[in-house]
Amino acid sequence: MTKAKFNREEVLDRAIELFWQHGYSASSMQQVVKATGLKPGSIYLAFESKDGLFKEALERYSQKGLKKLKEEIESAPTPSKGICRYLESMIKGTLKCDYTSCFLAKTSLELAAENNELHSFASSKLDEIEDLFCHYLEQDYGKKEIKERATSLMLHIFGLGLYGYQCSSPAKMRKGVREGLSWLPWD
Amino acid sequence: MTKAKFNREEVLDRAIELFWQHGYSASSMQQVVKATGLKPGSIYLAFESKDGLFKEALERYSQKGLKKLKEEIESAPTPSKGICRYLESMIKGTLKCDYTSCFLAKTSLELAAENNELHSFASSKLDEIEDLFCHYLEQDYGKKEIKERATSLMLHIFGLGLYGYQCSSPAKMRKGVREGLSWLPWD
DNA sequence: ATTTTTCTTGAACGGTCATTCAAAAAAGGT
DNA sequence: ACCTTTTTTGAATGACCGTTCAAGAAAAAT
Repeated sequence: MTKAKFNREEVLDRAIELFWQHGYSASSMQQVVKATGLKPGSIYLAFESKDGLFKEALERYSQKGLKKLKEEIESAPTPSKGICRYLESMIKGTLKCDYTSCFLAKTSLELAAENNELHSFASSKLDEIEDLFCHYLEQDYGKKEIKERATSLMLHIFGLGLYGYQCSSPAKMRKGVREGLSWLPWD
Repeated sequence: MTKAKFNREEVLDRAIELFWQHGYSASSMQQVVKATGLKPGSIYLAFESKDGLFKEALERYSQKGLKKLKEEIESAPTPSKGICRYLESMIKGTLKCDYTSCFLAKTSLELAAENNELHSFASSKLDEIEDLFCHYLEQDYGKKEIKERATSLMLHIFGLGLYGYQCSSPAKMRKGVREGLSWLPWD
């Protein structure tokens, strides 16, 4: 009674959840086995190693994340209003689960000293996000100011991820974010 | 030829370095043994457990950090100018070592899902820093605006810790920070 | 229907993890 | 000088780590 070939994306989503929550080092392959229902052999055949699985989880997370960001911005009246909405949903999101921050950012921080492929991969994906912000800001602001504003946006997003663990008051975070990003069209 | 009673503070400084660099999970007690030169038994007699050692390392780090912050601010012409200097030294510091961020912030993020004593300890110390900012800002700004500005400061400090791994250009970070904290008396 | 290939199984591998402990050495009290 | 307490030593503990693999089941090819 063997199971049919498993659903790769479902498995990756479980892995994302586990790795995001506990980080790379504190997540064991035995926890992966439990969380996915797969046996070790199957995992290793499909993903080669813990690093392989982790990298593919990062990949899927960043793809989904970038897609969501693009959709949110492009469905808004203007790019900058879309960014406001995106930030607002980040603030609201800190209440719901206990592993906010961005999976990419958390990984980048955890593995910074290791300086391996996983770290540089997470880093490069974060750079992509900043580039994307630059691209969208170009539509609403002058060319001279967008670079530092994109950097400022990234600082706030990183900060929010960390601060969200600290502070359980969305209202407080909202005020802090609007203080620093006062050039955005908040309503 | 046995060594005399070891220097507790020196040992803690080595532990801070190790834990800060690699995080809680990725630092093994065997690495602590190597880094400190002590034998397992001595460490366990003095600190009880890995958690005990980690907590005392956090404690020492936060004491030193708060002291440095206070000194920097109080030696400046005004508190807000002291904060500028502090931020500038953070920005410069990201170049020097590969484990910037704040040890407290990194720990808080890593152990957020565990929700144990170590996490809440790191969290409470971070809250202390925000309170300290409030206290100093009161001397330079109106009561109405200081709370969100202190929050904004924390967001930037957290953001800097993460962004420092990403970005190797202090000039870029400086611009981003000044964009978000434009109310500070930058020169 | 039979062979070949692909996937699943779960026990087992050597290594490293945090921690312990009896024995030896040093320090402190008298 | 002697005895008591404290500290150091380093090998050993069982548990868990990431990973492997021979055996068996399912799917695909013939």
